Amino acid sequence: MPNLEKQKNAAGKLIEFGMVRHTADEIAHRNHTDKGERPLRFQGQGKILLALSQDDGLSQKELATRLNLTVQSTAEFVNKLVKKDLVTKEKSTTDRRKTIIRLTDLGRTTADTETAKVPEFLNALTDTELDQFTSILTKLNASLYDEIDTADASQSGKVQQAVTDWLRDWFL
Amino acid sequence: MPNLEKQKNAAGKLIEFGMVRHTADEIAHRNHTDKGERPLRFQGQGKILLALSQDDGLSQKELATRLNLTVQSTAEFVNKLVKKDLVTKEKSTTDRRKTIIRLTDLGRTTADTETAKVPEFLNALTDTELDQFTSILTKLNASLYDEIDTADASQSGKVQQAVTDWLRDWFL
DNA sequence: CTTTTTAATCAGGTCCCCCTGACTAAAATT
DNA sequence: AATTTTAGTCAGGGGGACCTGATTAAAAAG
Repeated sequence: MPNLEKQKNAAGKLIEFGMVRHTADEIAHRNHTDKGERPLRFQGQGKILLALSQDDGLSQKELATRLNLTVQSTAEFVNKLVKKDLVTKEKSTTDRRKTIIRLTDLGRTTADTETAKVPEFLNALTDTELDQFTSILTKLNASLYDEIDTADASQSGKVQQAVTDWLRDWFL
Repeated sequence: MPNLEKQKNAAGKLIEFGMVRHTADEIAHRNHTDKGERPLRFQGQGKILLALSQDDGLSQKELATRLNLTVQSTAEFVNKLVKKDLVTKEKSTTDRRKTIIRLTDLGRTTADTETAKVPEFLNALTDTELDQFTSILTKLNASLYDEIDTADASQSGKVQQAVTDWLRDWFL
């Protein structure tokens, strides 16, 4: 049975980390007011970008299924991304009902820099701490995957598979 | 100079942590479909709640200034919170232009449980790991505070003060 | 060669975050 | 007393994440 006090401390720091990181992001975005430069996280348009950068050239339907979205929502997000020149739409030649979505160069770059960037604050850690941090996060992630599978056994492992796939490139 | 490989590993795990945590939250919310039960993070209405739980009885103007919002946005969020019975509005007796915003009991509870809950996934860590995690996060937070102060020297230390104040209760 | 299924689209809606502009009521100044 | 500043309000708008319902075009099946 882990020490409750220690858990509480860690939890507090984690919350703090979330808050401070959020405000840091906010300030960073306030400064270089690059017009369209938005966060794009793991929702909506961002989700689509992520999925494509892991598996380009999907149809809208496939995207929708994979991301647990309705086709209409998917269409909306895709259209918004097209307007921003991050993806392209083209009719499939083999099945002309389908619309194939592909990342543009800009889209790929965006998706990559969105995630595949070592945050500066990691410079504050020594090698030993980095190792500790990595191993701790590995444990936490495993625990979360468990939680997800327990809550939604229907697609057990699917989430983990998706995330792992997506992260694979990034580690090479 | 820290090992780049190790940094990259840690960064990857951190990103993964973010993603998995997000989907875990999503699923958790999907399950108990308690109607009004929304996330309420560090934006909009959530921000207001946080600010109040740290310093109750502020005027709308003070809230707006403190949170870097326009008074109109602030009014909007406050009104929404009033509808949810999380805060109350009352005219100040000393200056009848001012509207004082106060947390209701429900509001305080909500603000607290919003943050002050030890996430289950921390159970996956041993005492030693918890200590390591805490000390690493402390370092990361410090680094982020630095980043914020550098980028926005105007209000140097203000963010940290606010966050620290807010977290104080939670640690006792 | 008709049904039926499938991939998309349009229309319209809900709720969230956040802003500008115009206007009122109450203090503070002059 | 007249003016200006201050705290709020209303109206309206832009974007974002999602959804349901109705309809069309193309492929698959009967």
